Formats: sequence, C-alpha cells, structure tokens
Amino acid sequence: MSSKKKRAAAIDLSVEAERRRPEEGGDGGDREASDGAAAAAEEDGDVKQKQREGPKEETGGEEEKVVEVVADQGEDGSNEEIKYRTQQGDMMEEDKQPAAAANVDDDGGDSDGAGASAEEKHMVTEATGGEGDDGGDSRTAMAQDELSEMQEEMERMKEENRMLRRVVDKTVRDYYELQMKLAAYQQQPAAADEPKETEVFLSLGATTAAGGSGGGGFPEAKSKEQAAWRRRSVGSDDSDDGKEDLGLSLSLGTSSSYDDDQKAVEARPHDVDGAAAAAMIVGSRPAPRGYALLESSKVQGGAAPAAGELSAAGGITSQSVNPANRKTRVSVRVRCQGPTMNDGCQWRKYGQKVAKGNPCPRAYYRCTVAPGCPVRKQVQRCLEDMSILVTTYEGTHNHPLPVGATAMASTTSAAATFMLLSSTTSSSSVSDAAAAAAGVSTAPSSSYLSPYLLNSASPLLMPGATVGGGGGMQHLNLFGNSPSSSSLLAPQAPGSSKYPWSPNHPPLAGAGGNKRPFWSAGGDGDKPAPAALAENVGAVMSDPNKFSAAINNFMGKDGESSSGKSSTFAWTRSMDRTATPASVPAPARPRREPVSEEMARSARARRHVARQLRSAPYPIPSYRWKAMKESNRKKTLPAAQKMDWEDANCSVCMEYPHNAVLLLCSSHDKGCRPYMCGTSHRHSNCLDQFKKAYTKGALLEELPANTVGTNLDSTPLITGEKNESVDLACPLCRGKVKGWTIVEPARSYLNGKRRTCMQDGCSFVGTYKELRKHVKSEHPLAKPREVDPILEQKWRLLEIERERQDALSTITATMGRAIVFGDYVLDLEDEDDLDDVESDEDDNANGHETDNTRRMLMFLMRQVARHHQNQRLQNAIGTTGGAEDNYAVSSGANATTPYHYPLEGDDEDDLVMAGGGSTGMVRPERRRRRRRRNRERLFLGLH
DNA sequence: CGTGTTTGACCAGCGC
DNA sequence: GCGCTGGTCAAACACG
Ligand SMILES: [Zn+2]
Repeated sequence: MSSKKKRAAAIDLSVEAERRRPEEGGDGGDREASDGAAAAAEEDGDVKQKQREGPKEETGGEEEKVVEVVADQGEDGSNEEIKYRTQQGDMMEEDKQPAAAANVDDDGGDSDGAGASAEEKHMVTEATGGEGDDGGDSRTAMAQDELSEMQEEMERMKEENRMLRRVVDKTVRDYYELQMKLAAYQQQPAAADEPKETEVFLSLGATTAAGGSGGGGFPEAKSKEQAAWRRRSVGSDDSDDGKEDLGLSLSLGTSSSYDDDQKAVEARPHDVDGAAAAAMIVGSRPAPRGYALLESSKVQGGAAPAAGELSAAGGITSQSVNPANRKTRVSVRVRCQGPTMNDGCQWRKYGQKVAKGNPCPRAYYRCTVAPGCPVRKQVQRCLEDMSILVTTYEGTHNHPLPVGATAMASTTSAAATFMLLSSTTSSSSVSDAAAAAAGVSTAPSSSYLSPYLLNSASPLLMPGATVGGGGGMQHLNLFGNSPSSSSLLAPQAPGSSKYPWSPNHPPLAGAGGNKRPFWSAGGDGDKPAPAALAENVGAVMSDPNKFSAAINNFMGKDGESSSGKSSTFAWTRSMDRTATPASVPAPARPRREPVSEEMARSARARRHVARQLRSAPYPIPSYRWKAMKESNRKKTLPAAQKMDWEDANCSVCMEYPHNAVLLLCSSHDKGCRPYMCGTSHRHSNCLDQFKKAYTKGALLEELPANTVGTNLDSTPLITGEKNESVDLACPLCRGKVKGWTIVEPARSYLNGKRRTCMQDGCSFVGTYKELRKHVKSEHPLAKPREVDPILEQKWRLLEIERERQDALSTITATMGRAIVFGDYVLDLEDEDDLDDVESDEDDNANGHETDNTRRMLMFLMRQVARHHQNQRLQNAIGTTGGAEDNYAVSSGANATTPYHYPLEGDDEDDLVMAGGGSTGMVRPERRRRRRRRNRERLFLGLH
C-alpha cells in the first residue's frame, strides 16, 4: 500500500520523476504546488533549465539518468546531496505545509539550493509547462521530446535490467549452489568424525583475546567441552533434528575472519572493511569498562540464544558453528569489567565450577524468564584476557523474549554482521553467523541474497518479515544473552530486570526504525528497552531472508510479524507460551529430564516454580504487557518509572548512570527511559560524549550546517521549529531525542549505585560520591578522552558502509527480491511479472508511479536510504504525535557547549545540573542515519 | 520470608 | 572398570 507509494517517492529521483511529472497532474499535488512556487522563480528560465537539463540528459542518452545518478554518487557528493535535498524537500512539503518548510532544509539554508538538481528542475519545468502552459508550444514540444526520450531510455533500461537480472540471478544461483556444496562438504567431515559439530569462529574484534585463549578462548580449548555439550544437547533434543540438516556455510569464514580480527585489533588505518571497523570499535574501546567486546559464536545450527549483550560493547566476535546440529549454541565474548552486563534475559545461577584449563570459574545459568525455559548459558572469563567474558548460550527459549533481549539480539546480530561484512570470508557465512548470534534463524536459503546484501543485519534494520528459507531454517530463538557477569566479576545487578514496556506492541507498524545501537547495552535487563522498537522494526526493513524471522522471534510475536509471511514462524508460535516440555527441546540430558519432570511435582519443585514465577524478571510478560500497556499505563506510570531507573544503565558507558539525566525521546511516552550519565569528563561524561558525537557527525555530514549546535545544547536556544539542529537519536529506541530532563529521584537513586571509575586503567568502583572523591584524589588531572583521528576516519567509512547497508535492507524489504549491485538495485521480480509490467507500462505510456517504481529496476540505493530515513521520520512524527513534542530540556549552562569540559569543581562535575528547564523543540526532519553513526562514534570518543 | 547465590555432592560421558 | 571432566542438584547461605 503505502509502501509502494513511499518507495516511489523515494525513487522518484531519476527517470521516474521526470517521467511522471508531466503526466501526473494530481498526484503531485502538494509537491507540484511547492515546486511550482520554486518554478515560478525560475519560470522565465525555462530555456535555461532546459539547457541545464540538456547537457545532462542529452549527454547520457538513454542511460543518462541512471548514469547521471551514478556519476553523481560516485564522484560528486554535492550532487547527490542536492538530489537528496530535493527529495527531502518534497517529503517535507508533503508533511507540512508547502510554504513554510521551504527555507530551513531545502534550498534556503543550503547553498546547494541553487543547485536544485537537474532533475528537479526538470520536473518543475515540466510541471509548469503542463499546467501553466506559459511556455507555449515550443516548450510543450520540448517536453514531449523529453518525454519520449525518457521513455526510450526507460525501455533501454528495462532491457539492460533484464539482462542484468539474468546475470545476477545466475550469479546468485551459482553462489547459492556453491554455498550448498560447501556446506555439504563441511558437514561431511564433521559427520564423520563427530556428530555434527563444525565450528567456525568468526571473531572480529575480540580476536586477540580470543586467539588462543585457554578456557574462555574458543577455538581450541573448548572443543572438548563443546563436544560434550553438544553431545548432551544432541541427545536430548532430538526433536529439533530434522530441521537443521542444512549446513550453514558459516564455517568457512572462520579462519579468515579471524584474521580480520587481528586486523581489527591492530587497527590498520586503511582497512575500511567491516573488519577494520570492528577493529576500530574493539581497539578503540580501550577504555572504559563497559564496552563489551563481543564475540558470538554460533554453534550448532539450531536455536541459540542470541547474544545480546554482545552488542553492548563494541567489539564483536562471532563464532559460528555448525549448522547441522540440533541445538544452537552461541558464544559471546564481551569485554566487561564493569558490573552488570545484562543481556536482557533473566538468569539464575545454578552452578559454578572451575573447568580444566582455566582457573576462572565457569558459572552456569539457566533462563528464568519463563518457568520451563530450557535455555542455559555458561559464563567464564577468558583466560587470556580476564576482562573478557565468554558466554555461551544453549537452547531455545520457550517464551517471548524480553524487549531488552530482543533489542540486543538484533543489535548483536547487526554488529556481528557488520563486522563480518568486510571479512573476506564468504559473506553468507558472515551473515548467518550474525543472524545466529542474534538469535535469528539462519537457513541456507537465507544466503540467497547474502552475496549482495551482506548486512542485512545492520543495527538499524529490523527485519521486515519475510523469511526466506523455509525448510531448513533453524531457529535460534534466542535472545540476547549476555553474559551476566554476575558471580564472576561483578556485582550483579539486582536480579530483577524489568521491562516496563514491551517491545513490540505496536505491530510493526513501520514506524521510524529505531534500534538500539549495537553497543548499547541492551543488557541491562531492566533498562527501558527501546520502546520504539516495534516502531523501529516496522521502519526498518531488513533482509527478509534472514532477519525478519529472527526478529520476529525475538519479539516473541510471530503472529504479528509485519509482513505476514509467517510461515517460518510457526514454530515460534508453538514454542511461545508453551512451557510444555514437549514444545521445548528435551533437556540436554535424558537422564535428568525425568527428574525435572518429577520436580514439578515435588515440594521442591513447587517451591522452585513458585520462585520462578515470582521472580520473573519481567513483571509483566511482554505479551501481556502489550495488552495492559494502554489501559494501565497511566496508573502504573509512577511505578514503572521507578523501575525504569532502578536498573537504568547508561547506554554509553553501560553502567549505572551517575548524575543521571533522562533523555526525552520520541518514545518517551511509550516508556523509553534512556538514562545517561551527566557527569563530567572526570567521570564517564557520557551525555557530553553523546552530544559531542552527534555534533561532530552533524558537522561532518551536514554540509554548511548552520545549525551545528547539538540538539540538547542548542535546542534550548532555538525554540523555533525552524532550527535545524543535529538530531540525537535515543540510544535505546533510536527515536529522536528532544531534550533531556533530570529525574531527581532517579538521579539520587542511581548516584548511590556503584560503578567503575572511567579513568583508564582504574578499577575503582564506587557510588557517585565515592567516585568523586576518588577521582579528585586519584585522577586530579583527568582529561577528556581523546578521539583518535584515524580511528575516527575509519569509523566514518564504516558508517558509510553501514548506511549503504541500511539502504540495502530497506530495499530488500520493500522489494522482495532485490539485489544490489554497487549503487544499483535490481528488483528481481519474477520474470513474468516483469513482463507483464512492461506491457502495462507500454500501455500506459507513463505507467503509474507504483508500477514504474516497482519496475524500476535500477536506482540509487542512496535514494532508497534516504527515503527510508524520511519515512522513519514521518513515522516518528506521526506515531509520536506532535503532542509529545514538548519535552523539557534542561539546559545546564555548561551543557551548552558540546566540547566544553568544565574543568573543575566537584559540584560542577555535573554537566547537567538539575533545574534547567527551558524547552526546546527539535525539528523532526532529517532523521538520518547519522544518528546511529554518531552514536557509534561515541565509541571513538570514549576512549 | 522470599529470592538468588554458593558450593559440595552427584551423575553421566569419555578416554585410558 | 576407573578416573577425569563437565554439568547439574540442592542444601546452605546471604541479602533485602
Ligand atoms: Zn528463556
């Protein structure tokens, strides 16, 4: 429905736009009107315009437009920018009133205004001509000429596209076959030796540590243990067997990925690829405790808990392991020195043991989110690098995942994917691994697009809903799991994690896609999960083949899967809410199993059950919450809030936020409560870093940003809607941050929580008060952390790649079988359809937008990406409702300057002082990926 | 008192 | 069959 339209809008840039304009009178209504205005100015310049157009179009001939686009993209950023703006302008106008908007974004502020892209002018001109008819015949004639020309072009393009499609198809097929073969090949050996355990380790960031690590280390050391586990699991879960026959191609990449890791660690300057990026993240994160290094290893093909936390930190290592097995195991490496790193799930420790080869005790946990949940996890410190926690998840949850977990899972996968992208290894393996980590089910089929769409998992993208590989899918229903370091290292957060709001309430309505930054700690279970998650999900579309399923699973709502292609989700359903042993994979050990059954009846069992029920981490099951949410929200709000901050975790440093400020994001009303440290540079300085990152991003990307100020800071000053400020994205929901506020009770409560000192090398842990003392005495010279320019640059590259991937995901989601070639997107509609369409088009000379769009096989991805953004924006606006726009923003004097680090004073330590209260509104427009990027940047900034 | 952790005991594969 | 190991149990504790 709207999707098509939207898509069309997004794509209209090139041929389409031009073509359509003349004919479509009505559709463009607003736009045309506004355009018209613009046109008016240039009106007399018709000729001029044409001339301008002329060169571009004529030169290129048929391919012109496309070519043009490409060229722009490739070489001249400005052009691209312009186009984008144009488009944006349209969007804006659509949303608002034509007149007003004009200045801020579009032409007004930006110098490029003059440059209204050729195309746009085109359009304008034509439109004008058509309507006003001032130009007279000559003009009309020209227009017609153009039109015909364009049509011709279109034809050619179609041809070309067809050819391309074929090629692509073939390539894909080949690829797929290869993959299968590979998988088969891999499986064979495995089968021969051992049951089906091929493990591949894709470790990105953590490599170093991971390397040869003994206990925690994956590769070598664990083989035996793993084997044991597998055995067990295999034996127990026969039920799953059938499903996982297909091997995942994951294994291949291993070694290579490993190398990548190394690279990452070394942080080679020029590596742009994912690995490098990963490295950056990892490497850069020297600091602070909080950033986790994640390594997720997906093991047995089956279902695995997603590695949630992983994402929390930046580094990611993912190990993927054999597909053939029935149970899925996911190992995650998280650098976590700090106290709690929750993965969003509730775990109960049931044992601890010192395993051979690693003096660090291994802790055993079982999922307590739902009474019968069979999921377990092991947490152990890596021998080589004690700061790394290796968490291995096993089993499939029999319940919907808590929001936090979900978010994390997706995040994780995204991160993993991301990292893996660049690796030379087969892309498919990468993505699969990522998916696995995320708890996504991976199927061989999923690899279909992989070669082209690697990143389906980009953090932002939530899978739409399509699922590709039916049969062989494996379900990793995990969710985020993070190693809760509890017993091992850190003080554990109170076991109670609460998810005040549930994740996917709003059925993926396609709202603004927000997601948790992969570094965000999704962990803290209680943290407000991204309220907007659901929204985001909708907004974000992802690689249908893989992620949607996963996500849906995470969400725990299969049924609501946005796209309705739920076939694959069936299993999920059955599992959900069913605590029955039957639905759940049998316990690992046959022997124990009976026992557990008995337990149910025994007094102890009763006790246990009671406990579990009572202790359910999530006071309200997400699915129930959904229902209750609406009705009770108001009443429970206070309580909920309390809960919010009780386990609040700063998304930047991943610890208890001191001098906490509550960011007011677009999902605030939905329960999103992103607390962040408002402390100075002597401490975590998170808020400042956060803003700084955004600001920087803005500066870099936002052209002559008149509005360089950061939102938070500048907002207060700029109250008008016209202000263009950098958008800050909520670290939890990715919704727009409109400001922040201070919740006194929360602050005082959180200040009493102990957290680590952020100074490098310092392991001091204490409450805010203690920390202040500590810092004063121990780190009197503390300075703001610096950002390594090289790393930053790398990061930027990474971001670009990411953006691209986002676009890809969007494309994939929107168009079923799109494939991306460089900047081109090929919509692999069924041949038949295509043909039909073509004929249709012929009939309709112009074709409808939709058709054209749909058939438009090639267009710039960027466009899509932008469209995507805009869409999100719109959604956000719509969803959020303008009503909430009035968030109070406290403006601490010191908070006003992004880069300003208050130098002293204990009291002044707080960047944010209570009391600030000016209000500001930030324009919703221009929600860009920047958000995420910036967020990511934080990493760089933090250490 | 409820809830979660700790920890020694127990059990089941595995290899010798 | 024995010992080793990893994984799990469950009583004892600790905590709020
Ligand atoms: Zn569970």
